Amino acid sequence: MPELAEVEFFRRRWSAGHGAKILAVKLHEGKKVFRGCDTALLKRKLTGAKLVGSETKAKQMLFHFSPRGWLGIHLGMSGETRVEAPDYVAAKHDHLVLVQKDRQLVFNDPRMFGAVLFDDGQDAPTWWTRIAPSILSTEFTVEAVAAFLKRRARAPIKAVLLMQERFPGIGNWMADEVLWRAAIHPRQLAGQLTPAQVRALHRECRKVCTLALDKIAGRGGAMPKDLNVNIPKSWLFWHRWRQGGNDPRTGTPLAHATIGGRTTCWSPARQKLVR
DNA sequence: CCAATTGTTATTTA
DNA sequence: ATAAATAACAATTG
Repeated sequence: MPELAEVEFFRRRWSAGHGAKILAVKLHEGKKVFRGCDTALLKRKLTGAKLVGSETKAKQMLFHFSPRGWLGIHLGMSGETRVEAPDYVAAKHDHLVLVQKDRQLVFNDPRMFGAVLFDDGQDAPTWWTRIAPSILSTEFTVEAVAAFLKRRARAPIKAVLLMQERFPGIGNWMADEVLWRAAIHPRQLAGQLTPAQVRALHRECRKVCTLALDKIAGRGGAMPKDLNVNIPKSWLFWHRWRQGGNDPRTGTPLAHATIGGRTTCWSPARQKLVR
């Protein structure tokens, strides 16, 4: 499920536990989500530590502990975080639980495409610092996008938008939302975009990220009750999932196909192949 | 039983 | 050798 703004939503859930000590750590040893993680070290260092802060980058979350400890969580396809009462009993797919006095912080992931990482160094670990700079940072320029599209010239633009090294945080539905807003056909080859299309793509990437963070994660305001309750009906988001949906702007039928290996939805009336 | 799933990575193909 | 396409991962739901 989780892309950029959803990841921020799930990070914010756990911020209920900021400033509180971890009394115990419960985890499902040997499960796939702990590949590449020293679970013994995680347990030893986090037990008795205090959760002091957290942040998100792309599709990843980082939780910082005092006196030491960096906990990284990637939600994969089906992961989520929850806050449960102190007497909650962990369920089947609750792979990591941080027990605090007044609550339990739960990481749940049925499909286990997600990942948990831990590092106890002084500085943030490289698996965190090497994540590409945000689409909303000053480093995400039209020139950088144009150069990247040139290097991926023979791939459909839909596939290119899913590449995290240049479009960190963009996932399947956000990619479709960006292309729909920019009026670009998902099958158009990256090297075939006109300069105007590249500018539109850059602009809509930033716009969709900004709007999604506001609507989904409630950035700068109150935390939404649920993930999608504030997403406007005018977005492609609400119309893309089922066959038979219509473009909310034109009322014309939407099309579906597998592009770049992923289910893709677009509006043929507005998104046409150029050249 | 069959097909689908908002992600990533290893492997295969071109 | 490089880049694009595909398979694989695991579990559940319709």
